Amino acid sequence: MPELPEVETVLQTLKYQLQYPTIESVNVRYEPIIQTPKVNEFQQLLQQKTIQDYRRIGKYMIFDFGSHVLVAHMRMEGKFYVQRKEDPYDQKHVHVIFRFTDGRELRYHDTRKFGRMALYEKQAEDHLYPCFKNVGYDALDETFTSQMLYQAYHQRKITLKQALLDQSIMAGVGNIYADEICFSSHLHPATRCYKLSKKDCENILFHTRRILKGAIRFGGTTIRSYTSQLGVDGRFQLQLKVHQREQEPCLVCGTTIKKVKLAGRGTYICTKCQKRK
DNA sequence: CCTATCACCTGCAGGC
DNA sequence: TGCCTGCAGGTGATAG
Repeated sequence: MPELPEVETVLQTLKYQLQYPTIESVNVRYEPIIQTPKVNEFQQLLQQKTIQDYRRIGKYMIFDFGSHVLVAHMRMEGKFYVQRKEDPYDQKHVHVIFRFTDGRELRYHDTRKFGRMALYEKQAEDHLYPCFKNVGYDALDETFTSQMLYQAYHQRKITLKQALLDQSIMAGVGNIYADEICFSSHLHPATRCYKLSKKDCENILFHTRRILKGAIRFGGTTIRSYTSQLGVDGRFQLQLKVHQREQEPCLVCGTTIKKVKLAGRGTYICTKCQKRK
């Protein structure tokens, strides 16, 4: 479920809720979630470690323990819950439990079991961790420019939709925001990347950041009303202009929004506002 | 290198 | 009601 803004919101919320707790023990109930190291070692290494920082790259969360970092990805349906150790939990869908010395627990919930976690020895640079081998610049990283986006796009023949979903070019955009970015940029998602001008790339990056930052601000406001009962999944109702609006009128021109399949994913388009190049 | 397809899992909606 | 199919806000492995 979560894309960059949801991941950012979850991180901010966890930081606000948890602060900087020390792990007493880790309980892994579904082992394939842990990619590396072996589950025993994962549990051993985390004992007595204290969370010192929260950050992310794209949709990957990074919990910094000083000597090690835990990188987590919620994939489609992962959620984190902060609860007291005596609180009951969903036995079927809670797969990893981090118990802290203050009696609270961070519980990872994931119905589809797609999420993954990896623990690495701390490196000087986050991009050195193996899980980031195919992950490019974070979409909100200001050192990433529209020139660089153009460089990455201009000789590729994949569609714009595919390119936006390709985390190795720019990380953080998923299926929902990809559609919204195409709509705001007045570009048809099936446009081949090599047809995009430098100006198009400028627009794409501008709208990417505008939309992602807007969603983060929106998500940030939900933190206030957050309670551990709800779980921290960063989900909130956004004003989406095309995504999930099949058969509804375009908010700009009134044309009926169409749904097609592109890059194997449901894709929503206003064919009047979004012309193919 | 590039692109397409499948696999990983579970739950839910819609058709019959 | 029950069964089947397709679909879901993601990514990595594999095959051409």
